[in-house]
Amino acid sequence: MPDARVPNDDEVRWLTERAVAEIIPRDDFVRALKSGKSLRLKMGFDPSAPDLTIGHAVGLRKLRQLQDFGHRVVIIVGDWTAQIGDPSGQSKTRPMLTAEEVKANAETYLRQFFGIVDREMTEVRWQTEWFGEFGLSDVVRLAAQFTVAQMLERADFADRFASHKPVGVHELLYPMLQGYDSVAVQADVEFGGTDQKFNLMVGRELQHHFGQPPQIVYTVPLLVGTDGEVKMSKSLGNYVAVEDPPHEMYGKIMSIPDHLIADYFELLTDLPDAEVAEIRGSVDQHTANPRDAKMRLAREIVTQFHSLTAAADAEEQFVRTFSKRELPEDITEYRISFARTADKFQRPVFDVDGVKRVDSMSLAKVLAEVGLASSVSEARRLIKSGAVDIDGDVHTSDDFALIDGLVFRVGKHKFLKIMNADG
RNA sequence: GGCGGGAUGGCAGAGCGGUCAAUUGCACCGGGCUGUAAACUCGGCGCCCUGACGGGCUACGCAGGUUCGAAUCCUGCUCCCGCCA
Repeated sequence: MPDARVPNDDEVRWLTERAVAEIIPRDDFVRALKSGKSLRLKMGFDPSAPDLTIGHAVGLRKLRQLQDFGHRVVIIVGDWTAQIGDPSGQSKTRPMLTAEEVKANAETYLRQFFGIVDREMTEVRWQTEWFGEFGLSDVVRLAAQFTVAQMLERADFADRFASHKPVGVHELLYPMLQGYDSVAVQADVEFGGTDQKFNLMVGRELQHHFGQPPQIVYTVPLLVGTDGEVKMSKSLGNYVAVEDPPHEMYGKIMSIPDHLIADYFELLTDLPDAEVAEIRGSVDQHTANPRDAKMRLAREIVTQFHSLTAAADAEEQFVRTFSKRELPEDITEYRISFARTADKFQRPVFDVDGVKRVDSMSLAKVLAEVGLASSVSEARRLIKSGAVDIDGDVHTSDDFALIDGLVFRVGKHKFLKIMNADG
């Protein structure tokens, strides 16, 4: 068993308090850190929703910090539990994934995962390794370790049960399977968000049953999404993906409500506790413009997931586009064949001083065509409400001329430069 | 196995024979004000045709039926929930 570096008191505090919700039992964890033994840090994921958000990053950053001390991460690909779907979400039935989809999803996940976690210090394991061998008797024996009452201790099950929403019997299996993973990989510590506490505790219980020392449960706070209301999640659309491009990441951070600023600093950056407290105070007491703290936060986060230059660039674009209301520097170009489009709408293409143009076009149809509106009806509404801007002028009629190099702006965020794809 | 209740737009939840593309709230989109914050305010929120007025199509679990006309009534089916066994 390789050794780990023993943290000093400050480091222990950092590892056990900053961005940590709960460590059960805490004393055991501190003792383990001080033992100098390299710990096996388990974390699992379902290969069903491959976009990692900065919400996931809270826990991953913790894993990374511990790796830097010489501890090893064991990441488990939940190819079996994915078939059940973690019941902690809504009771949506998940589509069964094919083996190929699972593999592709897992790869996508791991690529993002290793953007934060050190690959060299990580062991990747698939549930198939042990559940592939499982027979019905194994399942029965596993299930026999628990009672229905125990399972109903889980808040989610209890709530659904109480409010007469269906709870599938197979869903009760989810925590047990996840718990068994801990037995299979002999985990010393398991990581998860606070919503995982129940599942992680099940692992403890099972390990005990199988004669292993029970794992330490390490939970991190759930990051609230950009809406400031609920847990960040992809399905709710209130997320920032770790792979979001710099300017998008920057913009999304700028859109979070003020009361989240300090939390984000605390959970997603290494800014010292004292400074985080200072920011929290200044926001609460309105002693400084929260916008500035937020810009700093956005810069920090983009730097972390991209680079310092990307962050500076994103900030510049942000100020230009939103504070000054100018056009951003890099506008996505949309190449469209003028000849074909003109033909489709039965209009002639003119050539004025070498610039192609098609007159008397329906703006709504073109907006729908290039994807700036989801339908022609939607485009009509946008035009009528003054949301469409062409080359800097609000355009409220449907009639317009399609000209090579036009820049559309729809609402505040959507920009598109039209380029003629012919020739 | 028996009895009862229910399935409506992203969610919640009205509607119970025409005036329903469907009240309302939330969410969402756009305008204004801003710090792409909050609050506020105004407008929108199935698809298609139309400059507009207006028109057409598709929708209220699924399949049939009654009716001039159905989200609303009837029959069968599927699924969910509760109580009892």
